[in-house]
Amino acid sequence: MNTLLQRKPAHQCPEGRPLSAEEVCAERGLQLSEVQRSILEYLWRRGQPVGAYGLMRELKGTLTRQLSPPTVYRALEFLQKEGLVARIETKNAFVACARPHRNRAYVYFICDTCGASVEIESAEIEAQVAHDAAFLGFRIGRRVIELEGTCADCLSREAANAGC
Amino acid sequence: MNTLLQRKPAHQCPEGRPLSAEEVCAERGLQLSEVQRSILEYLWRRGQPVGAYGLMRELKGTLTRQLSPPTVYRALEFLQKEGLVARIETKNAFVACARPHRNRAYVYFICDTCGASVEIESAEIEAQVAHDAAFLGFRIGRRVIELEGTCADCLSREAANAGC
DNA sequence: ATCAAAATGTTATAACATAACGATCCAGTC
DNA sequence: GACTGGATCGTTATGTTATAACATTTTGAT
Ligand SMILES: [Zn+2]
Ligand SMILES: [Zn+2]
Ligand SMILES: [Zn+2]
Ligand SMILES: [Zn+2]
Repeated sequence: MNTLLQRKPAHQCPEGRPLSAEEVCAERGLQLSEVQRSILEYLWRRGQPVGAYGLMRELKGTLTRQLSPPTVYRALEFLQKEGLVARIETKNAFVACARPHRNRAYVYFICDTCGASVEIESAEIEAQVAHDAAFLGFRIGRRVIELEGTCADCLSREAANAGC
Repeated sequence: MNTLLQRKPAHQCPEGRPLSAEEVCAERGLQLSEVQRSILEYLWRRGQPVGAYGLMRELKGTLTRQLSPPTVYRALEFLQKEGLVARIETKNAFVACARPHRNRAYVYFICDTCGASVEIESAEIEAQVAHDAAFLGFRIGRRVIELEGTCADCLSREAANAGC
């Protein structure tokens, strides 16, 4: 059996209850700005990768601020540093992390059909990557592991349609 | 011990001898155009990820053609389809594959310091990824596995400088 | 109140990528 | 040789993502 620490969509905590920004701040002695908080909460609600310009469009109305590109990227940079948001390289987009974390081998499964994204932490993959790196004498910094494909929901929907 | 099918920089074959475009074409019944061939050969010589606009700049002089962005991206698309070139998502760049291939779990180690890139094929990582995907009921399409860090050469250079 | 650090505003631009449509090249066939 | 279909390329324009540079405002501590 595998070490899947996170088996739910990335915007939910393990018990299935969405975290609030306030809870996270309390836990970590963190004070989010309005922009940072609204981006984080939007990504939690959304549950799938969203581009920086998509965030701008979505949040433009709901915010007193103007939300120019530099502002969005700065807030995202902060949230990434705190381990609250991850960048999905294959989509040039950003997703809320399943839980605050840092510098581990998180693996993202991203559905080509519905866009959903699931974050897992796989000790086995991490160990194997470390092993291969050691063989090469390579010191690993950031790990990007993204698997594109079709999620279970979309697969069963596919199967249902094919059966008709 | 690990299954590292490729232990040399990505622009060399395992025996350390760079392939020529002609050899690849002969092997695969493939006819490369001038643009396709010159891009592939440049990436072989270079041995590290290069962006599309970098390719344009580098090849502008050496070519009778104009080499506009669409032309470069079309050639890169072709080379990727043939498994001769891989896109490095973390760099928005392209690198010659260690060998022609398709749809396997290739892993890229990319040095933040010198930009060098090494492609390996790790059966263990592939198996583990497949295992985790099966657990989620996820059907995998493209796999993107990119590890950023410091290569062995740059590490020893670092150590040498620190020793002074 | 004063100050320093953090966050944001603003303008402009860099860097990456594709849409759309016409022209050309080239291998195989008549 | 002329024809033809498919691949490649030219060209123009535009879309998308990301950052540089510098001014200003907000925030929280002293
Ligand atoms: Zn298991
Ligand atoms: Zn799906
Ligand atoms: Zn070889
Ligand atoms: Zn290096």
